[in-house]
Amino acid sequence: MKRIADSTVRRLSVYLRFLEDSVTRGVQTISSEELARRGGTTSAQVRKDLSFFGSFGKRGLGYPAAELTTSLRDILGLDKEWRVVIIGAGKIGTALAQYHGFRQRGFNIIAVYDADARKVGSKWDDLVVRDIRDVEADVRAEQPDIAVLTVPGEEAQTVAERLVAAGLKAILNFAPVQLQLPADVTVRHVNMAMELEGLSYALTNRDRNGEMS
Amino acid sequence: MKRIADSTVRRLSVYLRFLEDSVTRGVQTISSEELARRGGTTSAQVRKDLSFFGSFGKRGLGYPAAELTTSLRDILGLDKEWRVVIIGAGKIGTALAQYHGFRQRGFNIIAVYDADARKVGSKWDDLVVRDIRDVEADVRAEQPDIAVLTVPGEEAQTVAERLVAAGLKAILNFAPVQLQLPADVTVRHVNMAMELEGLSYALTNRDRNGEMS
DNA sequence: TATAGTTTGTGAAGGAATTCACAAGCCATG
DNA sequence: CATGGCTTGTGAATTCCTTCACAAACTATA
Repeated sequence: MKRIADSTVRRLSVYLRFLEDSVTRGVQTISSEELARRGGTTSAQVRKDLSFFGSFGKRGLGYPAAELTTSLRDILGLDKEWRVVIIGAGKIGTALAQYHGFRQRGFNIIAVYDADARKVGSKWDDLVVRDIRDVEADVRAEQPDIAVLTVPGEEAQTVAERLVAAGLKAILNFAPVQLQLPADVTVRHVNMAMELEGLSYALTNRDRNGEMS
Repeated sequence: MKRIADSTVRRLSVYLRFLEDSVTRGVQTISSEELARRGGTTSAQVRKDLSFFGSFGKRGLGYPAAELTTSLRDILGLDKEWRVVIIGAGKIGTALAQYHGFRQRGFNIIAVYDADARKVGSKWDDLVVRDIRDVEADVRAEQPDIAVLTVPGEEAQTVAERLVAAGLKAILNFAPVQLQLPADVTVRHVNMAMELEGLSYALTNRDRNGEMS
C-alpha cells in the first residue's frame, strides 16, 4: 500500500469527528459533498482520501454514516486503548491531565511526571504526580504508547531523548522547539506561538495574500 | 509578490525561535545548514523560504543572526503589539490566560470571556472574566485583533460567527470542529484530538509507512 | 592579487498533493 | 424494466511545494 500523506490522516480525523456527530443525530447516509462542506475541503478530496483505504460508499447514495465511522476508527487505530503519559505538570500539563475527553476517546492517561519536588506527590483525580527521575524505569516497566511533552523549551530535547531511550515511539510535543529524534519515532508538534505568528503574518499581509483556511 | 505558502510561514516561525536563542547566546552568523538542522528541514528549503522575502545572507559567510532575527520579526508582523481576547474560561482558556509567554511575544491578552455566571467576575492577574453576552459590543469598542477560542465544540461555530460579525478577522480555534467562516477571516486550528489520532495512526501503521516528521 | 574554500540565491527539475472530469453504478418512479 | 437524477471511484491534468545543482560572491591566506 502507498504511503498516506499526513494531510490525509488529519482530514480523516476531521471527517470522523463530524461523522460521530451525525450518527448520534440519527443520520443514515452522508455524501462526500456534505463531508467536504463540514470538513472545509472539496468532495473530490474526500473521495480521494477515502479511496486510499477502500471503497466505502454507494454510487448515487453516499456513505453509510455508522459503517464509515467504524471504518475510520479502525484505520486510525482507535479501536484500541492507548496508554499515555504526560511529562510536565505545569499549566498546560495540568489542563490536559484533567481533561476527560482524552479518556473518552481511548487515550488513557496513566501517569504524570514533573521535576519540581513541590509538585511530586500531589494528586489530581486518580493520578499522583511522579518524579521525572523515575520516568525511564517506569516507561520500561509500564510501556506507555504515547508521551505528551509539556516541559519548558530548554528541557524538551533532553527529556525527549530520555523517553526515546526508554523505548517510547510517539510524542506529542507542546514545547516550542523542533525535536531532533530518530526517524522511527513519530512526533507531532502543537506550537501555539507558531499559530499566533501565522495569524500575525496573515493580518499583516492581508492585502498581499488571498484567504487561508 | 507571490502568495507565500502556509508551510513557509510556519518554518519562518521555527527559524525565528532558534535565531532568537542564538542571538542571546552571542552567535554572530548562521548558515542555512545550521538553521536547517535545528529546524528539521534542508538548507535549500531554508534559503528558498528566505528568498521569497529578500536577500539576507552573505555568500561564503551565512546570515547575520541579529539582522535576520529583526527581518523575520518584521515579516511575521511581530514588530507591533497584537490585542488578543480569549473566549472560554475553562481549563485550557485559563492555562492560556495565565501563560506569560504570550505577552512577552507581543500578544497582549486584553480580555477573557465566559458564559458561566459563576466564572464571570472572577480575576486572574489583572484580568476579570467578562460575560460572553458583552462580547460583540466589546469587540466593536476595543477592536482586538485576534480571538482565541476555547469553548466547547458545540458552541464554537456560533461564537465564531458572533465574533466575525463584530469585526474580528483572525481566530485561533482550540475546539475540535472545522469552523465555516468567510474567506477574509484567517483561522488556525489547534486540535489535540487530531494530533493524538495522527500518532495513533502512525503507531498502528508503523510497518506500512516510513518515518514522519 | 591570485587562489582555495565556503555558502548564498535561484532557475530548472522532480515529486507530491489537489482538482478535474467522467464512466460506472445505484435508487426511485412510472 | 427503462429512464432520469445522483453520487461514487479514479485516471489524467494541474497546481503546488521541495530538492537539485551550480554560478555568483564573499573571506582568508599567502
